[in-house]
Amino acid sequence: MANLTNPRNEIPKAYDPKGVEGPIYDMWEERGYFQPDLSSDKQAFCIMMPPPNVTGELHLGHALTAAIEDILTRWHRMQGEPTLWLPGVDHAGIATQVVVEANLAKEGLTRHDLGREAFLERVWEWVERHRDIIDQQHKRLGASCDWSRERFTMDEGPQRAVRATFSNLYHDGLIYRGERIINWCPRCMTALSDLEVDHQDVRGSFWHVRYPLADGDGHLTIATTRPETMVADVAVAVNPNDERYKHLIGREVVLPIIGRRLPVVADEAVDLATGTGALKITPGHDPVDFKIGQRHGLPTIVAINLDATMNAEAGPYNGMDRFEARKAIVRDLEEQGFIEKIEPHIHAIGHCQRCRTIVEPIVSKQWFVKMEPLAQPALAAMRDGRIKFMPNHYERIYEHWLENIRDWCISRQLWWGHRIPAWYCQDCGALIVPIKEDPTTDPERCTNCGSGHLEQDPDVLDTWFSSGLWPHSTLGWPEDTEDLRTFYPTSVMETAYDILFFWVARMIMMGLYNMKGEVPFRTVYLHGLIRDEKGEKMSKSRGNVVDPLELIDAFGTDGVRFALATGAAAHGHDERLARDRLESGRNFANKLWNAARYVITSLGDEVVEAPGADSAAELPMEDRWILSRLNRTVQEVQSLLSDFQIAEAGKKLYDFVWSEYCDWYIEMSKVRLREGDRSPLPVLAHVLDTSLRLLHPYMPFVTEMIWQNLKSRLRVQDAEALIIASWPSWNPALTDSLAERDMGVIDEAVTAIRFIRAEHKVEASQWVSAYLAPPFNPDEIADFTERLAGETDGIRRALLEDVINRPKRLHTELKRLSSAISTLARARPIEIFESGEQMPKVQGAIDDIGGFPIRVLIPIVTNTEEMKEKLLKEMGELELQVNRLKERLTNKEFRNKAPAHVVESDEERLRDAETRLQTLRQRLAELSG
RNA sequence: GGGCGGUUAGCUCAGCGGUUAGAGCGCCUGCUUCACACGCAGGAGGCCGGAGGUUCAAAUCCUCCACCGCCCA
Repeated sequence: MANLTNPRNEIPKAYDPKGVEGPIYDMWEERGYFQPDLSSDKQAFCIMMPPPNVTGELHLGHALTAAIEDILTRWHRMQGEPTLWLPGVDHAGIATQVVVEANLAKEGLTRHDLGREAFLERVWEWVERHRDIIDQQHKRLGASCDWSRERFTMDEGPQRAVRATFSNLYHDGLIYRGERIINWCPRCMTALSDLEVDHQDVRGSFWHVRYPLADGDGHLTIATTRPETMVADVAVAVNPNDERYKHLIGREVVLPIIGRRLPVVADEAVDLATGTGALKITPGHDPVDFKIGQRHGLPTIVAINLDATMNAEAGPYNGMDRFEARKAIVRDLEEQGFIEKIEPHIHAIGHCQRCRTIVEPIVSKQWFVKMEPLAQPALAAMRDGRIKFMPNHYERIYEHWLENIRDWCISRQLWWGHRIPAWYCQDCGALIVPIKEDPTTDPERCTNCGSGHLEQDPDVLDTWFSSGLWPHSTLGWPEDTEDLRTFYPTSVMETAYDILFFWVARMIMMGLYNMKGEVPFRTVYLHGLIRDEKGEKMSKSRGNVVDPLELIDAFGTDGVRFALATGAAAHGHDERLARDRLESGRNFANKLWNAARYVITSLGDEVVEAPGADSAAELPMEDRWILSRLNRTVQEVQSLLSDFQIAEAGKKLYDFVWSEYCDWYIEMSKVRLREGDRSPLPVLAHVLDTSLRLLHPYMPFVTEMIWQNLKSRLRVQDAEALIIASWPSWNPALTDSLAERDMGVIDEAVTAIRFIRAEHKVEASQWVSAYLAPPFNPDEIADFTERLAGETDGIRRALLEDVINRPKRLHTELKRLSSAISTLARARPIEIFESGEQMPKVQGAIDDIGGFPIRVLIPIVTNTEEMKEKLLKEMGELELQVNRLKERLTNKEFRNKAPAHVVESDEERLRDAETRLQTLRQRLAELSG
């Protein structure tokens, strides 16, 4: 650590993250801080990192994920909990295969040229390289995840989990193989699940086509957006309640060009208002038609090949591409007079999520998971609160999706992925899936006929099948491991909202199923998407992806993390990348650095001890003030983090450190230190120490770096590194409301003098003299006893404080702090009086603050008329306020119904406003006289 | 078609029942003040999308409307 500790006086003026972050990360990692301490008996905390795709490199969304998860992880680790953040990578079936195939294409090769085994070797090479890149990126981000437990979805453990899950689901009747209509990507040449299809509105047409009646005159006009599929029509359907077509039900029409006779069937699913209200039925190429076909026992014709060309069923169009065929069919229909009209029509068309190719619905034999039985427990887990969502409106979205869930097509015609653990007997045709008790052993003989001629299904499983097992497969399931017992159910699942269905819902279903009803995580925390500066979603195809490492180079990891963690995306909304916020994050790191520089330099070699609650009572008011504010900040941050309000907690810390500690406490401490008073040092050091702890989860590097410099000056050293130092706890005894209130007056007094200086354009170097006095009014004291008599205890206490105790106390404080005020406001000499009455009557610029008369005399001529005008304006505003308050306070309803503290504070405000109004009147009189 | 968000200062966004609505950046005025110009001090700038309603009290809750965005069919 020696190389990280700068000798005193050599602390650089500006924080430079380069050269600091790497060594600190290595130190943490080498010392094993990222690994959970299993000896603790506290409740374990665990987050599973959403495994990034091995396809590529991390983008800003991953950086946000890492920032939030690291914040939660570090926060829990500092609280002494056995904390595990488990990193990993996903094999990303289609995406990875597409990328590797694209690379092969550059060499003029296809995967078929290589063959399955050689191709997979190429994929593995690629994977190893990218895993490393992704890991290095996470390290740059400061991720304190346990690398010794890192998992890849294709590792042996997760492989076993996939095999076991498949066997269990299959033998429980929840996985089946069957001919269904699925989404087919003709470019990727694989089946897709419903979720992997993006629906996009496309400008198309409604072709109104006449289907002649078979038994006589006339025709039935149908409207279609896909005329090329009519060659596979098997019926025409109308709504049974449609008066226009009732008489046609049960009759037949003739399919133009092809000449096939089609029955007219009645089905409720047909919408009367869409098109002509008559629907051509093509079960082979449309999901709605497929269902209608099933209901009516209609045959299925598939007329489009897997490569999107037409087959023999298409008759004259055999061999054409589907869109060529569309043109040809429309032309022929027009020529033969079957087209009634063509309407422009905008409709949603499915596109392959990976390659944007238009997806072809097609009937095909695939593997499916039966979802309904899995969805019910997943719904129950959310409804009975075992799983909570943040923000909670996602609960309804989750619910809606699960209630309308459809079976999941899990087979993919790819080579890269988990091979489907099903074998077909080449002799008797039997299907063999390994038994539950021994799911990982490949079968050698047919369980039906004993043949040794078995062939494994060539397909692989949907990537999300293995991702769905992530929270338990990574911990060792199906083995009963210590990690599984310690960390499952995990604590938080934190990810972007756009994979709620793909991943989160499936993890819940699979987790509940495999883990005997135990949820995979207790809280789902969904963050928003980061868009580019123009508000567009970032994507490789748009070319607007921002590399987080570039930002880190420019702003430092801490700056980037702070900006991300306090941004809108951290609490669930989409966010535009804003460079000024990154700058602000960087500046904050620098501010912290410099505050520390001041504190450490001031300390020198002195070793100090944090003031305890009992000794704090003896400290000067500004010390009690900052300790009270710090304490309140600890409380607020703890409460906000517990509620996953990460952005808000970060902002609170920013405000505390910058606007209170730096702007006021440090500035005031300078005056005492310069006068040779060393007493602020323990407070300075303690507040810095605590702030570093609170900020560590957000800005791990700069805080650790500073802390390593600070810790030798702390008498109590609870840890060798900040990352494992204890999290601050809140102590109610340190809250000091009086100090907070009184400090507000000092703040206002200084601000008032500065304001007057600026307003009268006093040169910065010039000093002004100032008179100050607390709001002590002898007239009030006179009838004070009388006033107290009729009041309740609460009011009596408040009046006693306001009229007697506080002015006395403030008088003392003002005297004691006069040199601080003098320095902060550049006012010298300063004279303090017991009351405004006692101030000398001299000409000058005057201001009063909140019932606290402070007079500033400046050595220039003032414009009396201008000042009168300003006074009158302010008096007008005050009168309005007084009237408003009076009105409210005389309202019986308000006094009866509003909570006591609201009424009390309004009364106080009224008193303040009236006092000030009176002071202003007096001053106006002085000016006029 | 169903659902979910959003609309607050010039820009990006907080606040989501209780003072005179906040921050960052930008803007204006002044500062090489012995931690920090990645800074300091002071300031300007908002009928909180529109219309009703509930309440002692409404950016905040309810209803309707407008516009923007997303998800699902």
